[in-house]
Amino acid sequence: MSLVFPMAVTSADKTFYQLRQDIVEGLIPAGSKLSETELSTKYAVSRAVIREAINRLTSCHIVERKANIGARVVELTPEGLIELYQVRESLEGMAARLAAKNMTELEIKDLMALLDTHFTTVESEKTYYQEAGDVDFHYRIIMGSKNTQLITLLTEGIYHLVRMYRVQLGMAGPRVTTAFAEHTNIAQAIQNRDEELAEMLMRRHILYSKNNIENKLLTPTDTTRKSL
Amino acid sequence: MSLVFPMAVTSADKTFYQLRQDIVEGLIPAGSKLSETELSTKYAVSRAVIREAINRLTSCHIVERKANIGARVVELTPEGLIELYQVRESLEGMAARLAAKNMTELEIKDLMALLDTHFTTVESEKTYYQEAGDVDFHYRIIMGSKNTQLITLLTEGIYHLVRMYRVQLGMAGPRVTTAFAEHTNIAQAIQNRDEELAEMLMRRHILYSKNNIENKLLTPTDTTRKSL
DNA sequence: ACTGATTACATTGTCGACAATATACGTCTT
DNA sequence: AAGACGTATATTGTCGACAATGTAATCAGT
Repeated sequence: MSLVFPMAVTSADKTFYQLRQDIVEGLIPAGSKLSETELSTKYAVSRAVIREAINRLTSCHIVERKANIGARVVELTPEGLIELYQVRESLEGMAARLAAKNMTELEIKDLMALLDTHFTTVESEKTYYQEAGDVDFHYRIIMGSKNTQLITLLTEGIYHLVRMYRVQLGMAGPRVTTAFAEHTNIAQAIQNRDEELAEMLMRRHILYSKNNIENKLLTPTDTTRKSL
Repeated sequence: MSLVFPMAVTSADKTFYQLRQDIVEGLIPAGSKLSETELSTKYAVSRAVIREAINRLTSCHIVERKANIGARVVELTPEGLIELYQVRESLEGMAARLAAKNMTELEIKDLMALLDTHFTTVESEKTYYQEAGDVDFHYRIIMGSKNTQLITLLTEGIYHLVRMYRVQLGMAGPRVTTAFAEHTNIAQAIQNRDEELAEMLMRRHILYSKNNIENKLLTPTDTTRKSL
């Protein structure tokens, strides 16, 4: 297990990561109740460990806990996803602004290199980019902001929720090529140290992405999509 | 104790609120170690309760915990405060934008009424406004956004940290009257449902506030200020 | 006297048991 | 038969004890 989650030192850590993964991947369905005793037998740890893991998931907004009643996995609603994207828009917009100011030349160079590999990947297999590449790009800019508050809020909080939506609603859309162009423009603005433009482009990028997802949620023609 | 924290039902709740207050108010100094056994005797609860409280404080970024070593209250640094204000700028900017869209007419009316009382208060005793009034104003706009993610991030996370800085660095500045004017303009923009302007004014308002605080931190002429 | 290892201590992590609370069921009353 | 009350059960909250880890002191060797 320590091979799977190298950063996890304590048992509660591992359980937290495992539980989060199982919820995000949909193995534990959205809205379902999290019984402490049940989970403690399932993951072969004490209830105290499970409780700590659940508490940490609560502060990520992945589960909701009520005193003396119990914890449930959050329900996935269109409104919830929109709220998430509004927060993303503001935070990642600021991240792009700060990245334009604080990223080192080397980091920017690496970012450009990443876009190059994406360019070739997009041409061959179109699915890859959406999955990992997009996350990679955003991740680097977030880290480039050098703002620890911003970084933890996004990477340890919001992103897992976003991924939960993505996975469970089966988002793998046709926005691949256009998103690539947007990424390129954002990277350019950062390279030019144009904070204002970097923020604006990032906000628009996320806004477009939100609109794209909203359309998909409201026009359920794809039968392969998992149900809400 | 339940009279002090009415929202706290469980013992861990009360301990969490009490501990947070004691840290924010500076009773437990910044950077100090949080011994579980020590705190459990001090607050007359079991170590499990203390652990849960500490974990919750960790996710608020008020304390930092290292596995097998322990938890410490965060250190207050100028850089940390700046990071906080950058996050505030982006999140509260978005909150103002959403408030301009989503606040009810009644809520806006109440907001205006609040500003009226502030106006009279500012003329008489100049200290009050900074303390509670400013928080009140921002709080209403945050709630007015109707975005639960945004609301919890700000009111349960960032705001307590900001207050910790404010209290412990003794911020009670001469920005009272100018801040009042800014508040008025923001409220006006919200009343006019001008999302763009509301966001912009809010961002500037927080930016000014940040600059004001930076100046104070870098020009330590006031001897009454508590030391870092 | 200084460095290294070893041992003793203190602190955190984990566990099973007990207490308190909420839910579900059955009974009694109208 | 429907509703209210009380009990029974299951689940969460809390606790003290034990295990594992980190830290500091002690001692040996050079």
